[in-house]
Amino acid sequence: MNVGRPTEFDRQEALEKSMELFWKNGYEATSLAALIEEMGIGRQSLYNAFGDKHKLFIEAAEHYINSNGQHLVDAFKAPGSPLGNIRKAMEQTVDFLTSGECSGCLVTNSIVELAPHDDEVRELVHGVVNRVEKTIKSTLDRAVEEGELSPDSDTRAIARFLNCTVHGLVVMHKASASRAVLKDVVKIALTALT
Amino acid sequence: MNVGRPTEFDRQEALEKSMELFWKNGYEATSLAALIEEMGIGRQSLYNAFGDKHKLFIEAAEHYINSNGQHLVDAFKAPGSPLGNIRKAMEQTVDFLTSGECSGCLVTNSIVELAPHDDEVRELVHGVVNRVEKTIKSTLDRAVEEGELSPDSDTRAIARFLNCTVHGLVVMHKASASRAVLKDVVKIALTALT
DNA sequence: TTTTATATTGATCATTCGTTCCATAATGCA
DNA sequence: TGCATTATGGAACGAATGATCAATATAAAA
Repeated sequence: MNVGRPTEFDRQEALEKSMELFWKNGYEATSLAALIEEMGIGRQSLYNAFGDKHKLFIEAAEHYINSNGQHLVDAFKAPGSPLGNIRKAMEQTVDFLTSGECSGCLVTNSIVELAPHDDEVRELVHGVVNRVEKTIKSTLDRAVEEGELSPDSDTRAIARFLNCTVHGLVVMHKASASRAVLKDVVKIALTALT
Repeated sequence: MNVGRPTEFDRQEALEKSMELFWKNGYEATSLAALIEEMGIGRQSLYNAFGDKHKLFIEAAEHYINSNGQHLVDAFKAPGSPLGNIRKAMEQTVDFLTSGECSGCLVTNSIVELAPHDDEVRELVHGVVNRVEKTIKSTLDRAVEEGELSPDSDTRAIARFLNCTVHGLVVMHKASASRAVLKDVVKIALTALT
């Protein structure tokens, strides 16, 4: 087995590059020419390794979810004060958005650009949204258990709310909102945790 | 004056149709062919009347802001209880999103798809975001004056927060969030008004 | 060494993109 | 009735799109 000419490029590295491109420019605005340029591989190699543009995008999005997206989940699930984790996670989101040349969130971008008319993407991002909601809810439930939150809190609703706030922050940032604006948003959002 | 062959189509009607198309599909995914089809005018007539695709989009976006966007502003500025207005405006947003075949919000969509690399669009939507923030803030300030809100409330921060929540709601809806989810979000968001 | 299988390279595909040219039609003005 | 001006409809533009073909190169297996 393992017969045939060996692949010359690093598949994971190429996937990463494509992810950055889709992240920055969106799906439609990212051309095949730009992809092979940035990924540093030949046209045919791209098709051999990833199928086609859409399949590559799905894989790039999944990679994004498993890397960048995981950081958010980890922040919520960290040991220590549940409410402290939530505060940190929200502040981390602001840092993530305002530091460096990040262009929002690939998931949020994909929701807006593709989800309404792309079944595969919709299913993918819907799953992410649900998983994040559950993650936040479990943290909130722990907060209730540990007495940081009132026992009659609607933790599911609060989880949905915080999830929504994160997406809102991404949009605000893309609309040229300053770091001060985003911090204001987080400050008020956290007052809902009572 | 008024010399030359008269225009055969209704300019405003055509603009409206283009707005719906951009609203539903986004800028890149809306082709000239689809536009002239939906607008019911000839190719050349489109260029005569609107310049080019990008100019048409800007005009369509401005029209959206002056029609659909105005409804939100009106809801905040209505007479009566300021806090009541805010609650109604948020609930109206949920209704707007979940009723009919609406595809989110053209402003939110444009922020995500175009604002990062389209100066003209960025300026346009940034202005909208700022205006909405000021509108909400003035309503909140009135709430403080009328004793509905604590005098030491950070009304600007709350305004930014509510603005952010609206955009978040749009994204959530596009990610197939149910009406129940959106209502949960609003319910919690309104608890920040204390 | 021959065979088989995979990767790379470059040319090329048909389609679609946004846009423009051109001939014609329809109006107001002189 | 010309004349100037604008609108319309159709053809066509070059460029870019995503995708594929065919030829060559490089490896393991027989």
